[in-house]
Amino acid sequence: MAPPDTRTQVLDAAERLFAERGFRGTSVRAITDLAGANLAAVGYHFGSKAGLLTAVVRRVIEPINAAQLAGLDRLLARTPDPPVTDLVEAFAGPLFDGMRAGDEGGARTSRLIVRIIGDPAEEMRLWTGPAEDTIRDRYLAAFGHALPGLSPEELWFRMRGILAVAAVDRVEVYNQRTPAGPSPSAGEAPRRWAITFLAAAMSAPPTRT
Amino acid sequence: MAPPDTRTQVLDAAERLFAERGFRGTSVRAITDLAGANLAAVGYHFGSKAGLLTAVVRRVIEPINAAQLAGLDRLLARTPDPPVTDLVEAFAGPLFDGMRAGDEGGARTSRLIVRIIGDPAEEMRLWTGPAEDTIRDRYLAAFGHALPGLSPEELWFRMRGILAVAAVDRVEVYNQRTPAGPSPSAGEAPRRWAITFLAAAMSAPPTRT
DNA sequence: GTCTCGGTCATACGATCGTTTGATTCAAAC
DNA sequence: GTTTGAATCAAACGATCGTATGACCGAGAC
Repeated sequence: MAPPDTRTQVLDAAERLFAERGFRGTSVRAITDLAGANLAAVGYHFGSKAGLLTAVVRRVIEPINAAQLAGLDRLLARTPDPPVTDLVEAFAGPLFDGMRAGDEGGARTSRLIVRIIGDPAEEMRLWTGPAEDTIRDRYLAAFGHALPGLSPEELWFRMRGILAVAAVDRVEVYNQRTPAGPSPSAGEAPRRWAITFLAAAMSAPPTRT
Repeated sequence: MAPPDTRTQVLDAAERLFAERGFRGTSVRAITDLAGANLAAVGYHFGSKAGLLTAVVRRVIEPINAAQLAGLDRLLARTPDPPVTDLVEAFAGPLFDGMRAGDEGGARTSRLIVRIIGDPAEEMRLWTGPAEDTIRDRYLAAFGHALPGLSPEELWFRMRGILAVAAVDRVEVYNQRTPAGPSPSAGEAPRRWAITFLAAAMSAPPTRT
């Protein structure tokens, strides 16, 4: 196989540690130690610790973005008015698929996304760009067609609900495990549960005012 | 009015800053400066920075716990089998009510909860106790009665979905504002939208296996 | 008056942080 | 063989971190 590229190893280590300990909770030294690289490697390859963060985030986000766009294009090529369930699948599905690559059952990426979403710090917020805005607007329009009675505000609330459920999915909310089984059910199940859950939620009639 | 108690002011400042910058992103000096107190006040009143965190978390969590338990008791006093919508209201409602006290539209508390939920660090996890376990188990049982076809695993997934939606509610996921209005709709609306959203989601038929 | 003590104060300690620097390595270019 | 430049290295910089210390204050007890 290819020789272990230092830059990539630093990126991998940073992704893992940022997810586990957060941005400020992770020292550059911890990253380079885990990566087996020198302390100065971060400055050399990424400019700064913040530069490393955006590189990590972009590497996680971009495949998800691409899959969301491709899924919507595929639906719109078939019909100008895709049903809600299909839209939920196209939007939420990639959020789960993007989590299975590499880390332990997606928990790591899930945690990273929760941190990104919940952190108001400047460094954490500058990753959003025109790509994310485009995706958001296109899905808003599509959902708006499928749910004609819904006000834009409530629709936007619901789309953020999708993100919330997908993001928090794999993080353990309580210390103890799920009451029934030993592990919070890895594999395909959560993805399908989420589609069921979110499709029903999105299809709910508008809240009467 | 009562004289500004130092301990309370430190608690208030810490709650605000922990929510805005996270636990590790907030220095003890920043807290005491905002509180107008001396640096050593944290060590004196709370033992350590971690002790201050648990005090902050407990102050936020406990009223929510009490309201969730009281709501469930009230429902069970009326009928042994409360409908799903009522259970959702009793469980999720306090998560929203607990957010309106004091901070700007709940965004601050919402962020704090997201941080608590998403952080796997030891200091962040030791707040869960028997009270939280009891609440979880009692609601699981009640939802289990109301949704007889659902597997325990999928039911547990859905309950975590409630927490996810309530927690992420007020945090801005993208930089830009909601597409329609200037502000992400403050006041009572999000709470009612969430009940609609989550009641429909919880009532969805089991995912076919 | 003096003692007591919960509370607050300025100050300092050692550790760790992100970043920078200048030397060193090493394979490809000439 | 020499030069070049990307990459890595050990070492150090000043800043900031959490915590501990001992002096100080002031109101009530005696």
